[in-house]
Amino acid sequence: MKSFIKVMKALSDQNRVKIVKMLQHKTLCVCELRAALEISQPNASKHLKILEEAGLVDYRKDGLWVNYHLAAGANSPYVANILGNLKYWLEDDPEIAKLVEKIHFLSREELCKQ
Amino acid sequence: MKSFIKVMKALSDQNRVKIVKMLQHKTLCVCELRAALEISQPNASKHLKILEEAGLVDYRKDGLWVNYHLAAGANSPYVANILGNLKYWLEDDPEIAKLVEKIHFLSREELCKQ
DNA sequence: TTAATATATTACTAAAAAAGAATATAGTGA
DNA sequence: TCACTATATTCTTTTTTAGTAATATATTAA
Repeated sequence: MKSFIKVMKALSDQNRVKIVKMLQHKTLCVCELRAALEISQPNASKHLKILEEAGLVDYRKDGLWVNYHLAAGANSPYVANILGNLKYWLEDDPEIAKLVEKIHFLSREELCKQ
Repeated sequence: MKSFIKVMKALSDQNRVKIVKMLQHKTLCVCELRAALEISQPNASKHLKILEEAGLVDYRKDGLWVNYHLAAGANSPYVANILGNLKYWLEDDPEIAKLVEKIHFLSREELCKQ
């Protein structure tokens, strides 16, 4: 039950749901997510950690950058199922639509000068 | 997004997940749920309200008793889907198995003398 | 109408989670 | 090695949520 609740908790926050929805479209680094959501860098890092610990996202390091992407959910039926459904869910949410629009114009080079 | 997060939040608590799993097997009144979970009556009522507001459960009054049952989820794709999956999820959780066992021996008449 | 009882609500306390500020870590290039 | 920078972590404050105690509501039966 613990791992199920971890997934539910991870998806109980607007910013984290938004992160998942953005990662459906594109692998993104912390500073891109931070910029899109207009939140602080530590805050973004913390949300990503919660998502990662729930098994919803994973990352790959590339030099200084850490690129986050959706997890496959291979070892959690909850994750696999819910990530699968989230491809269709919330597609018509205006806030999310706006964000998804936004990420296509983000340029890491411009954004990531803290 | 709000209604999605409401569902996630409602399922972010052990007692509420247990309630859902019990209601899969049987319609139950507040005092039966209270007794099975070994929590206070107001506490049980509050959890039920959160589940109800998320659209996960519904109730029917029968005299003094209020019988709770799983919702159909007709007006929420999240609810319909997750309740559907929860029929299979967490079936092998020992705590839940024990509770499900328990509810078949609960007798409302015995339990509901506060 | 009064007593009894199942449930709901309110007010309060305690615990958990989110956010911010400051600092640490780890790659990179000079 | 040293400065630079993207990210992570820690510490603290604020907000939210869970739990408890007391009380209110509503239904039934006498």
